[in-house]
Amino acid sequence: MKLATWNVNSLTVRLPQVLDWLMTNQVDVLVLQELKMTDDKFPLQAFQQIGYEGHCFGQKTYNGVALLSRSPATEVVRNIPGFADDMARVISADVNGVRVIGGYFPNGQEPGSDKFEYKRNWLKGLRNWVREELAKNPRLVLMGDYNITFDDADVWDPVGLKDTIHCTEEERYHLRALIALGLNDAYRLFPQTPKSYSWWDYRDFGFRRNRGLRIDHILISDALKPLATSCLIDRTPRKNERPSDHAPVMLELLQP
DNA sequence: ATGCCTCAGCTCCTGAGA
Repeated sequence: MKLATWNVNSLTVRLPQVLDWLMTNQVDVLVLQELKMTDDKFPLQAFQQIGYEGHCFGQKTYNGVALLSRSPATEVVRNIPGFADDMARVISADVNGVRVIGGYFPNGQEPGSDKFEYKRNWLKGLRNWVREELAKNPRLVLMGDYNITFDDADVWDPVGLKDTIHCTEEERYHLRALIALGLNDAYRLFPQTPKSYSWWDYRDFGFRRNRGLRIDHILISDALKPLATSCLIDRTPRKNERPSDHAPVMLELLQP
């Protein structure tokens, strides 16, 4: 079973690349972030034509998430139950006996800002809900654009970016608190090339210079950990002519 | 401190992203 996450930065612009990537990689589940479109614009038919069903939780201009799968997705839930949120950031479903949660975590803009306060509250709300979900569904995957680095290994310039957004101790605390619920950073379960990132700034040739951050993550529950066989970041789509600033992250699991 | 780049939209500038 292959699962993946990708922040596409506008599904309108990136649809041809997403279809191409799905046909090449044949993943069973793909969660998307930053659709930047309302539900009525979601290109469901295009996904159906290549063998996927899709569930969308969209919003005008900003945010927006979706879950695509080859097998039926059931028990589809939008947003975080118990956490009131105006923004479309989370979609979850059961697929092949796995509870899959796709999330677009708040950016936070800058420590001390209103948006950082929102990020803090959102992370707490997410954690409280994921704790309950894990109790009900031991086989759980939480993946998406976390907008948080785990540590310096996830940052191209840890000195220059110390304590800046995505790299603050407080954000990293929230990430570790998710791990403490019984989740594992799938990427680090396997040997990886040093300086591997999932996002590169569009500006200043960020990708060409490999000036990036690893902020897109796949967390898997303790029950799934022994079933994981690989986890990788696919940089190929970042080389496209009009790429998203994020690359997809992919996990392979033995079918539970 | 800002621009650098990209995208959406009440579009020829602005806000937001990260």
